[in-house]
Amino acid sequence: MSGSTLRSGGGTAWKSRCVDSGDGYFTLATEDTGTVPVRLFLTPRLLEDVEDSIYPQVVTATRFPGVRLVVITPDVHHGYGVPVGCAILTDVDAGAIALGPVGFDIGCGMCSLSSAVPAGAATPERRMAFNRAVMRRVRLGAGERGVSRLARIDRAEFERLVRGGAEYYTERYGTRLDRARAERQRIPVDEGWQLPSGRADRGMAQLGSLGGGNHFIELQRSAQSGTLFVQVHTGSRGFGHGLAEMYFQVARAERPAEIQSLDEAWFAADSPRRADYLNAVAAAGNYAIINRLVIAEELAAAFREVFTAELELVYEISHNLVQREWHPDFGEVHVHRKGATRAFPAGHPGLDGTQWATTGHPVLIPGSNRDQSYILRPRNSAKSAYTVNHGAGRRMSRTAARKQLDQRQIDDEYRRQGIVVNLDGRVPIDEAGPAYKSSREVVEAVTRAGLATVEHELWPLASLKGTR
DNA sequence: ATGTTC
Repeated sequence: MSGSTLRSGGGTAWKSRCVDSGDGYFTLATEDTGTVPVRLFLTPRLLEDVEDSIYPQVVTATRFPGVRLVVITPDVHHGYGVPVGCAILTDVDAGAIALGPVGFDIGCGMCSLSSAVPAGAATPERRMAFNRAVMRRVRLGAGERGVSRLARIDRAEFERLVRGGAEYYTERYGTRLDRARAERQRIPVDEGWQLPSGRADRGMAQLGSLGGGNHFIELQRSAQSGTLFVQVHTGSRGFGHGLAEMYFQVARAERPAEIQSLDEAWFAADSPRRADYLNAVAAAGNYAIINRLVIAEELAAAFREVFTAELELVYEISHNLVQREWHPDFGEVHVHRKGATRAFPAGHPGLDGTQWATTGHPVLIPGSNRDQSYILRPRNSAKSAYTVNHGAGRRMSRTAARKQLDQRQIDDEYRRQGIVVNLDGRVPIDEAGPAYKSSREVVEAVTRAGLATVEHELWPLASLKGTR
């Protein structure tokens, strides 16, 4: 990794090296990427629009030891070390486990719920009432704590939760939700791995809280069924962040000359700490899944209060994890997904014994809070390493959005469209629609490549986001 | 993403 200089880095020259495969993606092979195949699932227009600064990040993605394939998703944008919107496959025996390609928010992901309520029931008054009912039950914003009973558990119970995952949570707390619709029932954590002391406290207090940034809750209308859906985007809060920080320090201590920041950090196959980090990812992944289920339960209660009807779980899935999977070209590999969603089609061994074995599992793709979100079904997704995008992707940095977008104009636009934002109608400006790419254009890149088909287009009716 | 620059 160290001393890796880019012989053709900088500028737009790299784009002319991208070769259309004719199968929905470009391949990129340069002196910098070496022998590692790189596939970019972009339309020509998305390729033209993408920031040049992702090129050195794609190169970084190819340079961890034992990388077999790098996949770039159509929502790609500049990230921490490697792009947000990529999958990196590494050899399970000889390959690295990298930290940047998982990110700080380990286990971050989506949960979608559906109802049989016709969307006409969501009058402007009820959209606001839904936001109010949710805000009594779920705290929004960085640093906020949970208000559900799960936020008042003791240390021993917290440890049982992060080891036992959705399975333990459901057995112990008896949620009405069908936990079989979570991507992972329990990500195994080795008995011998100790939960680092001092890393649990924040996580304990924050269970059931949403967080800030691009995390959100949304009431939606399905264009296909005409009924109301609710969607949540959240992760492992301070718990996963604390573990990511801690294991970055561990990785840096092993290779101080090479590793200065989390985006450069990785564990070699022979590092005794590689397994420790994988256990931390498992614990934070379990936490994030439980957090989404706890919030989903609160959303169902809020929905019941406002619409006197039930919400059912559609699916729950992460887009920031490293997991061991089977891939036809490589066998068993570690798949790092950073802002990228797993997409197993019918027949994948990872779905054996689940209700998705003959259909593939649903894939949850949020758009901005002005644009449609999607529920997709994986089809011919082996060529993208069973990976699709995780959202629309940013097209403006937060700083650029704050500088270029007019608060009043944005708020007026949402109001005209009937999208109720928080309680005051003030759209967090760096999260506003224009700061994101078109979700339709990004999803078209996925469907044209044959990776998945569209099952639901979900249009925002009410949006909740932390303001700090 | 984040006790939002330990």
